[in-house]
Amino acid sequence: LPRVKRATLTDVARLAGVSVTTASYILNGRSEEMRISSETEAKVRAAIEELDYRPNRSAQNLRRSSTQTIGVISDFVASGAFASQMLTGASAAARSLEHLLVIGETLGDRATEDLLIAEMRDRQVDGIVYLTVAASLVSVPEALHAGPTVLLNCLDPDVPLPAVLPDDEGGGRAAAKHLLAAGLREEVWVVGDDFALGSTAGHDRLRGLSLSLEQAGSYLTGVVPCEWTVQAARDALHAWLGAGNRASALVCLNDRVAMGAYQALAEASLDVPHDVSVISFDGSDLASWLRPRVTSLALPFLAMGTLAVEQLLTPDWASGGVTRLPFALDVGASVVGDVE
Amino acid sequence: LPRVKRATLTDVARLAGVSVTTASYILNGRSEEMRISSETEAKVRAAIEELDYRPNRSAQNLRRSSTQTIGVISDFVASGAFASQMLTGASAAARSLEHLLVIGETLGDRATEDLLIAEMRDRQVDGIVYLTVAASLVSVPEALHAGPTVLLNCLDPDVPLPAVLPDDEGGGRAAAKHLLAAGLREEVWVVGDDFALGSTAGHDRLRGLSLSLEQAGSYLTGVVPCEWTVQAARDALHAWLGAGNRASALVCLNDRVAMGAYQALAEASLDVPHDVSVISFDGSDLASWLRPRVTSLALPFLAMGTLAVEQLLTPDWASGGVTRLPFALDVGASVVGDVE
DNA sequence: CTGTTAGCGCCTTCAG
DNA sequence: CTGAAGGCGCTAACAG
Repeated sequence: LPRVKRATLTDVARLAGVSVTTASYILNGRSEEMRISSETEAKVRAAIEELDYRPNRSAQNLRRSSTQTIGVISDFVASGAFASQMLTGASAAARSLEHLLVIGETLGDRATEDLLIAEMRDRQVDGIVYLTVAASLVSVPEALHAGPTVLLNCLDPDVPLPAVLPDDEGGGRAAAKHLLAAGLREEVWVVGDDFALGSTAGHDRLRGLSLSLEQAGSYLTGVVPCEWTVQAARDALHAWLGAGNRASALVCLNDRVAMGAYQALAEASLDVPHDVSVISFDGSDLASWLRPRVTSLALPFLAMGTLAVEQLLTPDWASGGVTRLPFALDVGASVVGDVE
Repeated sequence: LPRVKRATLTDVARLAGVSVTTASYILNGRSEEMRISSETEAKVRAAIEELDYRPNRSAQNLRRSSTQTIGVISDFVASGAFASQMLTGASAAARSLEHLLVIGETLGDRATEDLLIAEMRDRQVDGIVYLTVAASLVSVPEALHAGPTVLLNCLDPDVPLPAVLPDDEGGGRAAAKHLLAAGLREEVWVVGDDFALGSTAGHDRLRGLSLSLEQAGSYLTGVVPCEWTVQAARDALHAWLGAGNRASALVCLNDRVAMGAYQALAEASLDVPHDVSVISFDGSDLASWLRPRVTSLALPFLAMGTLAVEQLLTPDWASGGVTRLPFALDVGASVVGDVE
């Protein structure tokens, strides 16, 4: 690689006519503490400017045995915008804390996971964010138990590491609140499975929803079970409607389910929101593309990514506990009374 | 950070009863060349195992002034699955070439861009992939002109850096071919703008399409111009249909446009593919969620990410030129005769 | 306030 | 085959 030879601290010191120590102190903002004359400092700064000097990070790393770098171990980033949003949040936080992000995608493979973690440790990353989109209940690799680690979008029941997650139960409550405010109290159905493999999101959302409904003297009428996909939701709801069932409101456990629901409702010539109100979870682009726009509880992925990194870089990172961030209500036009 | 003290090469040498030189040679696979006895080698390997030794990357970096790391500068990763797919491809390639990925998201901001590049250079990344989702025509930052750099999904008309892009024109030809094979020769319309700001994708797809049609003795009837969004496409097509226009096939410049088209067609009670065939570009999940599934030309993002990294890590990376990767035809059920 | 100096851990010539 | 030794660039005692 045609790497231009760069100036070294010694060069700077020589040009400024001072010792490396002095130059180093100034560079590290310790001139005050070391009571260095402002003229000396000016000379050094001029030399730095002149030589376009930048400290050699590899040397600093070796010396300090720490890089200004944090690692992100992620299972899947390609699929969906979820991981990407967390990455964006993490990236922004890292940058504002003067760190860079090293990423490793494991595709859910344990061996790859271990390999990447070792590789990152070798490079002396200052900490690792363990990020998951496929499952919220995980078993964190041994190698991560000790080091600074923050779990992102997942939880290990057996290891007390700090974790940042969405507040699914609160999201469920928020959905209930929005429906109740619209006067929807009867025939409220959920579409989607109670819980997916290794995930608690559905369960928690459902609980928040039904508890809130009950507190308001109402109740959840039932669940149309299906996988959280467009196709499955459409088929399930199609069959359900075909059996003569009707609802006043459908709570879809994610936006793809909502899309499937829209398809089934359209086939049955049921109008949203006139005949049926629909509310959903995710707040993805998809929700805004459907007609009418789906009212959806947006996952706080960006903020989660940010918080995870901030937590990780805190001196007492280990004491973080579990943080659940609130969903944001993204009002569309799919619930009776919604004003977009 | 509670970093466990790790064994050093000196420790290994001592435990094995050899010199560090010997140990180093063995570690770097030069035992053959240095004619080291297999017993010695075995002893050293045992010691490495025993101490769970791993070389200190920071020290190696300092010594070799190169890290096994490549940087990715990206404008937007959060929005859409596009950047993520390229990242996944890049990540896999990097890993198989024993490298790690450092990412920096610029949000399109020039200052951030320069900052991140400097930061990466300081860390002595072995090269940088400059990745864009917002525009395919860019002006690459000065700092990247020299170093090993590969452009991903973009092109700088003024700088002869290697670049990896989708073959939009070929995609257009492929779309034409699929339509012609289905017997669709008349009233073929494009939906979407000819070209978006700083992007050549639309233009190239359009050209490939119309050239291929003409070669087959047919022709492109017209274009319904609109932004590449669901809403804009729906509105534009709604108006167009309202004016009494009809098409036998609609070529949508991306999947969101196809979704908008579906909405407008449904409102006009036009059936896909019975009344109108639809073919589109992207091959995103969205295409598979629509009913009927949209036949779409899938962008080769994964392969692009992979190739970019491979190119970057080639000794003669600079001689790469412009590589355009082919779209893959993802057959749905939206063109007459499609068998899913 | 400033200079001297000793490493951080690894690689690699140069004599054995 | 092996040992001693220098140095990558930077930091932080430790003397002045």
